Amino acid sequence: MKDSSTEETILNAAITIFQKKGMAGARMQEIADEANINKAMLHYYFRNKQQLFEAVFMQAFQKLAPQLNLIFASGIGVNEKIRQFTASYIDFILDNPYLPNFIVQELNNNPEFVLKFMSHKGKPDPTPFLRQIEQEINAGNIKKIPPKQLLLNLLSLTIFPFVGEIMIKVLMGISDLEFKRMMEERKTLIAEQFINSISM
Amino acid sequence: MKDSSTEETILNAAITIFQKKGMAGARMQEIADEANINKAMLHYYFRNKQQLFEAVFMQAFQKLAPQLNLIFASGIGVNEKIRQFTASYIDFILDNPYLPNFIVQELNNNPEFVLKFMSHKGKPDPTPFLRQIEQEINAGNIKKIPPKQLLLNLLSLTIFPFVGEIMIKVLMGISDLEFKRMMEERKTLIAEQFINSISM
DNA sequence: ATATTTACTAACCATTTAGTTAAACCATAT
DNA sequence: ATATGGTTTAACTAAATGGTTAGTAAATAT
Repeated sequence: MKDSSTEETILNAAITIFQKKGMAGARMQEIADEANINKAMLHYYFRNKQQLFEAVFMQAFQKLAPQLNLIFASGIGVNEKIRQFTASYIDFILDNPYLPNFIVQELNNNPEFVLKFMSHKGKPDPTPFLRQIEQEINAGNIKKIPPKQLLLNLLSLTIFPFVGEIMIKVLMGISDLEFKRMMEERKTLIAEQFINSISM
Repeated sequence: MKDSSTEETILNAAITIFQKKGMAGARMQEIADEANINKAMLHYYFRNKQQLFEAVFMQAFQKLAPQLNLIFASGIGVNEKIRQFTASYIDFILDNPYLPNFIVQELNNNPEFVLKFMSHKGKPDPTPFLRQIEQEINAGNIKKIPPKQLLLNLLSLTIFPFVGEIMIKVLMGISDLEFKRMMEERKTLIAEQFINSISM
C-alpha cells in the first residue's frame, strides 16, 4: 500500500475498475475504495475522470501495441511469424485478461476519442506484413487469399476467444479451468491449423 | 408516432441508445428524447432502467439465438452446414450490426445478470454439432481437431470482425465501404478456407 | 350519463456522482 | 523549533440522473 507510489496505486485501482465496468460504469468512489484512498486524491493526481480514464487507456494500448507489432514487423518467415505471434499473443492475454475487452469496448463507446488518441500515438502498421503475404502468394508459397482477409482471420482466431470469453464459456458450458486449458492448447493448435490452411 | 404503439416506440428507442452507449452509459432522458415522449412513460411501461434494459437485451438475444442454432441443429452435412452458417450469419449481422457488440459488452459488464437470464431462457446447445464433428473425425472425413476448438475457430472467424469492426477499420486503415466489401467477400471465403483446413 | 381504466404530462423528489475546498499532516530544509 | 511545500483527509457543493407524484384527457365499461 505504501511500497508503491500513490499515483501508481490509483492507476492500478483505476485499471481494475475501468476494465470491469467501462468508462461510463466506473465510479470515482469505487476506484478510490479499490485504492484505499480518499476520493479527492484521484482529482489531485489526475484532474478528472476523463484524464484518469485516458491514462488507463493509454497504458493499456501501449501494452498491447508491441504485441501486435510482433506480427507486423518483418524479417522472419511467414510460418514462423504466425507461430510466434499466436503463442506469444495468447500468453500475453492470459497475463492481461482484461485488455482486449477493455479496448474493444471503449473503442465502440468512444470512437471519436480513441481515433484522436490513435493519431497522436503511433498505431501499429500492418502494411509490411500484408506486403510479405503478397510476396509469398506471388512466389507460390501460400494459397491465393486477399492478404487483409488472411490477417483478419489470424486476428480473429487469436483475439476473439478472449473478447467473447464469457459468451463462449456459457455457450459451451465449460469452466474457467477448462477455458484456460483450451487457450493453452490453442497456443500451438491455431498456428499449425492456420499454416496448414494457407499452405499450397 | 401513433402508427406504432408507444411501448414499441420506447423499445426501439431504447435499443438504439443502449446499443450505442451500453447499459451504464445510456440515460433515461436520452431514450425518452429518442422516442419523442415524456421520460415518465419509460417508467410507466417498463418499471425502471434495469427492466427496460432487460427487455432490450432479451429481444437482442432472442434474435441472435436462432442464428446460432442454424449451425448447432443437425441433419445436414458438416461442410454444407459451415457454408450455410457463415453466409447467413454474416448476412444477419450486416442487417443487425449492433448485436454482437452489444451482447458481448453487456455479457462482460453484467455477467451475473446474464447468467441468470440465460438459465431462464433456453440458450443454444452446441452438443449435437460437437458430436457430429466427432463422428466425422472418427469416420476419417475431417482432420483430428478437438471439436470445441473447431467450433471456437468457426465462431471466431465469423463473429470477431463485427465485434472488432472499429479496431479493424482503424488498424487496417480501411473505409466503411471497404469493410462492408470485405464482409461480403467473407461470406464465401471463410467457409471454403475453413472446410479446406479441416478436410483430409 | 357516470364511473373507471388507460395513456400521458409537467413538475418534483431523492439519490448519486463528479468535482471542490479548507484544513490537517508530515517530511525536510532552515 | 519552525517554516515550507507536497500530500492527504473530511466535509461540502452543484449538477446530473433515476424515479415518483398529482393531475388530465380520452377511451371504455357500467
